[in-house]
Amino acid sequence: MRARAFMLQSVNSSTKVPIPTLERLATYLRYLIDLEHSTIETISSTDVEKQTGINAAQFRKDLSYFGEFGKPGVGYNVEELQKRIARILKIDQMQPVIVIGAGNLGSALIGYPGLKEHKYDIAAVFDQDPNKIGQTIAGTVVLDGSSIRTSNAKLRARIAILCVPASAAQSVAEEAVSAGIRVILNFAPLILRVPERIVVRNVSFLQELAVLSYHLSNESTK
Amino acid sequence: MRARAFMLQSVNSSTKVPIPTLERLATYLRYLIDLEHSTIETISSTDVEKQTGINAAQFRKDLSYFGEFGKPGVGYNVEELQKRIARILKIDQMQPVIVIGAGNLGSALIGYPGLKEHKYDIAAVFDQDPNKIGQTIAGTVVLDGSSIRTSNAKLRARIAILCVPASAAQSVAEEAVSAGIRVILNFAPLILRVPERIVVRNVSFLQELAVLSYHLSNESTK
DNA sequence: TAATCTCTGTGAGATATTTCACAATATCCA
DNA sequence: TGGATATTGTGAAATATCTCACAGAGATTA
Repeated sequence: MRARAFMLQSVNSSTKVPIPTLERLATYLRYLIDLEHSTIETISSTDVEKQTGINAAQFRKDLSYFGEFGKPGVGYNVEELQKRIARILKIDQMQPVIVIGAGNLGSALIGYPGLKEHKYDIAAVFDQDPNKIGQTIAGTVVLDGSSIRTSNAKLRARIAILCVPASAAQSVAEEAVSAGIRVILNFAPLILRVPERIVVRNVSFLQELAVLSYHLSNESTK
Repeated sequence: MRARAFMLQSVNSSTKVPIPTLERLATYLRYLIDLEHSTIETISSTDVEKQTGINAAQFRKDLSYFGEFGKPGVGYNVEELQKRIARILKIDQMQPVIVIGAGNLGSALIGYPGLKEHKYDIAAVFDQDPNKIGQTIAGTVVLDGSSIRTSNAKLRARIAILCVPASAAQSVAEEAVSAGIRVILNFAPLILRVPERIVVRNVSFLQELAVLSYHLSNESTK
């Protein structure tokens, strides 16, 4: 083990971090946030495994992409670990996020308390529907969808959550990009065409259901 | 290429199908369903790549786990391919699904039209809240959460979508399992402890946001 | 101090997944 | 018919990810 050295937050970017590692980082963070309400100050990688189901070696390996976090023979300090993971994920301070589309899904997301716990701040919600504009959803006023650019000039959000129908998604995404959005969480079931520098992640319940549904087939003749 | 042989729907289960393959199957299926509204009868793996962003060889390999689907030099028949993928995913006929938790998220899912298009039928919605029980959400009446077992004796759903808060999720999951549920789509941010035969998939927006948020960090000092 | 125990960080090996590249098959057209 | 073109299905190579297993660091006890 290398001697603890003065180390910058993010490791040299030549070491590529696997996406699954980033996903698990969010899981660890959530676990650590839940732990804040307890008196536990130190945890081991085995504790993490017990609570999250993620292999202890995997946990240690995941952290190793970003430096050294624990003390051999002791474990990890809950508070420090939480802070450092939050910093890696850029959510050590409130991060503004805009939600586009105030339908069922958009509204559900806005009301999800986990977002605030993970320091994502719903800075604005946009919709085209004149009936929705001006209404308040979970404490956030719905703004005119055509004002994304002007609104975000002030808000400076770099993350957008796209909850519009597939038919509208592409043009809305372009609008968002021109408004300074850098990364998009897309719930619409289509591939967004965006400039290369923009990062998109797609969420699809249907994919998840398909995997489950497939597993049923193996036992359906029981 | 092997001679086209008489082949059963599902390949010998010793050949393990990768999870990512199953996820992509859902993507292909959605694309094919969208294509139904067009006059296109035949597609090639390159067409699929253009529309879904998934590598053509990947598409062919994915299908190869389940037999042979196309004609060399020609491509794939849209209708046939759609039917066969649907059969693989066990959604060639309406599949009953129960939703547990009629909060924002549960309601949003119930109203999502993609579910019906993929032949998932919301057979029932359950909630504990007396104010919600008896109400109708997107055409489905909310039933008493304590009646899952008796209700599902008739409905015979094997898929459950869990949209309850983390604190309630474990006990609700157990109830669902005892009601005959075999696979669970879990939106609560915790690891469900269920019998080994039960398949669970977790959906986490926070994980997705974390990945995006991380990518921001690399350009934040711009 | 020394022996024992716990637990980290990580190289190396094991698995899993993706991509390549090409033989084989089908169609078209001269 | 035969040559040109399109496109599949799939071993094999290339990547990516996960897990093992162990040296070494820190704590504890005598």
